[in-house]
Amino acid sequence: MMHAWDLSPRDAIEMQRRIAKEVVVYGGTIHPETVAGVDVSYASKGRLAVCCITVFSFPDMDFINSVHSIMEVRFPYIPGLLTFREGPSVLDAFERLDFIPDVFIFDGQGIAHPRGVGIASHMGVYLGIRSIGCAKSHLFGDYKIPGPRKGDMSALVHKGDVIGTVLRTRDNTRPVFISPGHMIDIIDSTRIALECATKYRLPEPVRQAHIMSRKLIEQLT
DNA sequence: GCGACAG
DNA sequence: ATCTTGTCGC
Repeated sequence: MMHAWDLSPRDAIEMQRRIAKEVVVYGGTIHPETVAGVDVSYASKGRLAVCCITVFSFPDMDFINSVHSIMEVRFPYIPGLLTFREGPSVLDAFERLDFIPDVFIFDGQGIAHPRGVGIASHMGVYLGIRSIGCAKSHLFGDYKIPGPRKGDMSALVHKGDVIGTVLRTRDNTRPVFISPGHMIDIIDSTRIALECATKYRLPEPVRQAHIMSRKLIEQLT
């Protein structure tokens, strides 16, 4: 499901409507042996994008390896169109993996998006990989504040449909917004994200991807 | 028109 | 996201 990335915002939205039809949110318990975390950081006043993908064993959560890419940014940040800004760098890093992890956790939304295609869903379809969206803040959907303890959660809803969960991954810490990316359901997305959040707010693969991309930037000069 | 708005 | 020091709290 390859397509051009240098599109106008209008065409990008049109492309999302097309990708949305390919997203699969299916049931079935997933038992991954490897979980990847994807994150993109910026440098040079936002002109360079550094994407890092980390791979961990599951459920042990032992670090296996990581890959990264550094490239110029050529699309602005527009709420709802994040994929067109970060997608290219994610693809570049993805090509450097020596094996494909069983599931990828992205730093952003999955189907909890205005058109049902946040970066996790979009890249899931584009690359044909299983994915989960784990955003640090809200973008789309209604919800009630979940309890204060790790594991507490509430449904993310849109017009009567549950599109994800607002999950507390750590005691007394802001919750994260989980939604299926591709080829996974809400239950498994939530369970896996929670199991990956061993000690901190973010699932370890994503947390490490963020730390590593930031580290690459500072050592970039 | 007003408010919201992933990273 | 990024620009930035110290500081309150578990």
